[in-house]
Amino acid sequence: MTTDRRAAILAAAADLIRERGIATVRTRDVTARAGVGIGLLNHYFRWGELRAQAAAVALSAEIDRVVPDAPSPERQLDLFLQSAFGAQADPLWRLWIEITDLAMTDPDMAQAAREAAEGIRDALASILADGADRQLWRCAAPRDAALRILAFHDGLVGFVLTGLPPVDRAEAAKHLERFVALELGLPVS
Amino acid sequence: MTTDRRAAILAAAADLIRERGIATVRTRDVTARAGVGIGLLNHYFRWGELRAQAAAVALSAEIDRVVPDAPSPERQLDLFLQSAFGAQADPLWRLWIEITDLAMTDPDMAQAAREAAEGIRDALASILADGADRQLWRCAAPRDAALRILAFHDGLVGFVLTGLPPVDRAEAAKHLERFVALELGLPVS
DNA sequence: TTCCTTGTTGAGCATGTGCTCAATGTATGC
DNA sequence: GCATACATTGAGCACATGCTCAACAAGGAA
Repeated sequence: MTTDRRAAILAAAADLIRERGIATVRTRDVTARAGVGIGLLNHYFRWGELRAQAAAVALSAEIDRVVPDAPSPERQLDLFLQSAFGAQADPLWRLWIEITDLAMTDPDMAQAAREAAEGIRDALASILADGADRQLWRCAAPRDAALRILAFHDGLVGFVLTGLPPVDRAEAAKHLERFVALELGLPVS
Repeated sequence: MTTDRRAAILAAAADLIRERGIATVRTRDVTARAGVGIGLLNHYFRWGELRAQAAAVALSAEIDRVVPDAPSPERQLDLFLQSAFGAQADPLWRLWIEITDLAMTDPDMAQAAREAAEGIRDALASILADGADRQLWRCAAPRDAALRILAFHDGLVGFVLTGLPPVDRAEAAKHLERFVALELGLPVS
């Protein structure tokens, strides 16, 4: 019983964050969703810690939803490029922007974000290394290349989501494809 | 007299935002700094509007401080690349991140940010076009190139400032230099 | 049954913050 | 000097929100 309600609170917080982002979710919203009293949330958590944990859960769920596993590195890279600027990926990147922003002042959030950031970078680096091994492309320093690709993507995604400056999704996708092609020594269209 | 106090309030808000960022500045902080009563701020402004205007003023001041004018496009590009990841530019980019983040939900901030974003892009595009005219480098589509360079820079700056993932400033600067060299058909070091 | 432990509740507290509005000050025209 | 209009003040309001704590419930041991 004891872990039931605790887990329910964490799950409710993660659900709400996926639906509405982090900023607008209150403790009362979470307890209402979880069907428990206000006091129980504060019995099991401090709000800052719960929020950070729930954001990590929500982010992980969004990543799973947007970037499903694929058999080959080629296919994985394709999936990444295709989903990079699709509207269905917006919640993921909005959440990521919110998390990194909060991480600048919130140590709990910073901790939760650090693992996710390393995970994403490692995942892409591993795809790049894998493809290089199989001679699908060239990539001497996969971790550096992954960092550059993610930086370029993050910058463009910020532009697309904020409209500062306004950038078309298709245009952004083409910029990224070209960037990746140059990184990997693939023919540029 | 009337515009004196109004301007003093706006200036005080901009100063505080430059010192402490947007999120922690309160109406009471601003009136205390400006040496006026709380009521006067609300007489002249709504807080949301004042905050957006003050953020725009602060951003403009930061840009002037970090990226001074230079005579030639070569020199201007050099200055941009040198200051791109220097610690002295941190307040500028922190402010920019905060502004774009708020712009996602705050229409006033979005308006203020739009002009700044266009201005920055135009400024860089103009440098790129200028240099291409003088045969210093090649750049067929200056506005597109400026967008890509700024996107890559924004992404890297986010990594450097948040540490998600952790990136060395010098490393980031090298990544950007190399990218710009590729964009402009300059020899890569 | 009685008692104790553990889980649970939610009214209320403490704090923070944008904004109001009646009161007061100050300048200007007559 | 007087009156009118405008500038200015700040105590206090209205609301939001994380968290406390006295009270209650439920299950098991004696």
